[in-house]
Amino acid sequence: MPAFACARPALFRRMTQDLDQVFAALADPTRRAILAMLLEDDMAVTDVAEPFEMSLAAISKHLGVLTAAGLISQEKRGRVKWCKLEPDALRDASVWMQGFGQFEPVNLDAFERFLEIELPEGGEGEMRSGSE
Amino acid sequence: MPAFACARPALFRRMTQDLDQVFAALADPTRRAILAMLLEDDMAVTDVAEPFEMSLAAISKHLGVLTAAGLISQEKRGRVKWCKLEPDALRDASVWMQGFGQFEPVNLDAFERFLEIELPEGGEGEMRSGSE
DNA sequence: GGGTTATTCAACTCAGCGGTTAAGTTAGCC
DNA sequence: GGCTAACTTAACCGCTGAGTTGAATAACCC
Repeated sequence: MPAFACARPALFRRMTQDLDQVFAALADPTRRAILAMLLEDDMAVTDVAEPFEMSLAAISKHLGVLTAAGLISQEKRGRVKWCKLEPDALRDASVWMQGFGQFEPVNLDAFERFLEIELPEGGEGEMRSGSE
Repeated sequence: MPAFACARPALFRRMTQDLDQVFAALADPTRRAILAMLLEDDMAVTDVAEPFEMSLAAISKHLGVLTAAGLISQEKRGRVKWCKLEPDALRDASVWMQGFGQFEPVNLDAFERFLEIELPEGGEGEMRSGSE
């Protein structure tokens, strides 16, 4: 099976670059919150931006990063651009991580708790992405 | 179960900060390569640095980032500092990611192929961490 | 066409990261 | 004690990234 690896180094370079992008995208709490929001439903850019304290332009950039990483897709219908979660990109990263240990089967309770803090409406009032 | 979340916001803030650190640490290909090396065995700092093209000080910094993220631990014995993989930190991040989709069961073949490219000895000659 | 809504682009600031080299510290060895 | 080996720290540099504001584009509405 390593024949695949040896025969196509360019492909692997691309894959590691993809991992760079995916992990870098996930490293920002604002972007993780956006992903969590999109888990519930597709959203327009303005609606994504609404709960955050930062400018629309900033959110637009974040969405660009997420799109470049393949974590979401954006489709323009009329003047509204709809954002949609693309979990496939997470799969490669997940496979990479799973290789480091046989973690217990998906613990969705723990995930729910993450959403509790990272989803905008879960907090009190406005969303602040960074530390305080 | 959201009682846990509501009752202890500080804890959750800490958890999201941890996620920041873990994902940011994973976003660098040099650091991912180091983790892959440590998967095989514990190593001294100098030995970790050996296959890379960069200075020892740079590797030392990378190890600091990995330690801060909880992905490795470092124990000094004599004048040698041993680095050890700590897969626990990956678990939280993995749980978070798994929430976004029920990915197929751990595909270790795919992980092997990543190691094929990311492990230093897998390539030809010296290791280069960045893009070329 | 004119105004408004949705979104991006451009130019800028500021902080942090990844790398360097050089010097400092600590532990083993003769 | 003195040399060397194993790291870390400090000071610096260049780049990228997250945020801002203000202008530009594009589509809908009257």
